[in-house]
Amino acid sequence: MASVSSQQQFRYTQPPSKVLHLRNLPWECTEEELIELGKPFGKVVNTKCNVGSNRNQAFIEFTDLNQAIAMISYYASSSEPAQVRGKTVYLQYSNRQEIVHNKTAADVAGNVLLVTIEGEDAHLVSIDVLHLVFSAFGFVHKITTFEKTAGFQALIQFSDAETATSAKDALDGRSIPRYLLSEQVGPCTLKITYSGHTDLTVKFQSHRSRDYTNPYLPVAQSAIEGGGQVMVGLDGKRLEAESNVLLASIENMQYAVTLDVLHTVFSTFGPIQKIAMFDKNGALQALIQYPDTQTAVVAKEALEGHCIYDGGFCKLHLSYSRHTDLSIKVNNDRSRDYTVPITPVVNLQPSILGQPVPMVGAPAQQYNGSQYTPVSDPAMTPQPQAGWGAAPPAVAQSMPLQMYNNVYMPPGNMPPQMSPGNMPPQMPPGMQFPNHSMLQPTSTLPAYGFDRTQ
DNA sequence: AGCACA
Repeated sequence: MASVSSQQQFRYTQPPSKVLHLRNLPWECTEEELIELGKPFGKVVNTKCNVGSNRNQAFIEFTDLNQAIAMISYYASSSEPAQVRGKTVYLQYSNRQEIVHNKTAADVAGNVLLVTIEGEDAHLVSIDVLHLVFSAFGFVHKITTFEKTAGFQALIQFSDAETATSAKDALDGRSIPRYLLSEQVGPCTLKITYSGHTDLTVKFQSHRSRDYTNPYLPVAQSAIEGGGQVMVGLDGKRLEAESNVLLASIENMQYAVTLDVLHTVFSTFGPIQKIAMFDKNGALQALIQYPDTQTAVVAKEALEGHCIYDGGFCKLHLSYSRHTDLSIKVNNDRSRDYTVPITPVVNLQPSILGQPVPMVGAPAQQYNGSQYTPVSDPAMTPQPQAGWGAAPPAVAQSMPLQMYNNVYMPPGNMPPQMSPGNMPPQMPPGMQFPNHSMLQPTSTLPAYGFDRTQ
């Protein structure tokens, strides 16, 4: 009968062994703490910690049996129980005679983490939320997600094992902060081990996989329109599929919006690779291509709904384009490829346009974030409003990165309680952000607030 | 709080 063998297994006295089984240990008890505990009784030659589904069990092995017996008998009659970090630890002889280290992929530190998301609604955790959470520790190269018997899992690829380890140490066993999840999603706890993988294969940007190193990767249809999983943003609202290319439509266009004006405005957030302008239903639209999605995301969030000129003129509406790389056939006053160092400029006569054309043929490399290209003769064209027009400043120079840092990269080895000093992102002077801006939650965003369940 | 690849 099963009850007999379990009786056997759990009977109070195990046959002596130089290996002791410890349980009820505090979370992530270290090897050092186990050695300390055994020291008074003998030499601990081997340990194995974080054992069991709750990772709160361990084994210690003494050089010889007498030392193990000494420890067991001491605590059997002691009024003070064995303790680690003030927590009572229960000891007994192990049913094995030696510790065997079964080093699996999960134990050997690597740059890819296997993350199991536990909870009723684990599958509702979006890849974007995972990206945000793990980006706190360093650049996340790729993420793949999948459903296994273990539940909803993700593989998160970092540059190196050190970064992966810092993320694992900080997040393992913690829950995704409530404010990153939409209301109806229950608690989601992360259980993290190393994966044996070193480089994930991501064929498409989709709702289940992302490659953040390759903005040119095609976007799977599933990522754009309800591919089963709704992508949920920080505010719990639906997210569009992000892209490195923004589609801008310009409303109330009282003043001419030129290629250069757009270049100036959008350059604030990072180098621009290409711009293409065209008319759609009588309104002006433009596609603006950044080298990466992150920059486009920052630009979109910062500029959406804002006007290029004071007085509500030339209001920008931004969305993500399905394009990842624009094909610019010719450089003219409506389209330009800034990545090609020298290209003939067709149909573009500065005298005709009535303004200097400073960025013509300028290679993208010239962008350094501080170069501001003034827009022309104030008599002819109204100046873009203060926020964008006035020589942006050191603030703007570092802004895109700065903002990025604030959103995704809290200080390196973050302690759970984090530095309270994270400031909200700095904006160029004069710029006002609407309430719905995703940038706003930034100050409270980074990984503090993770709760340890149990 | 109960024995180590889930």
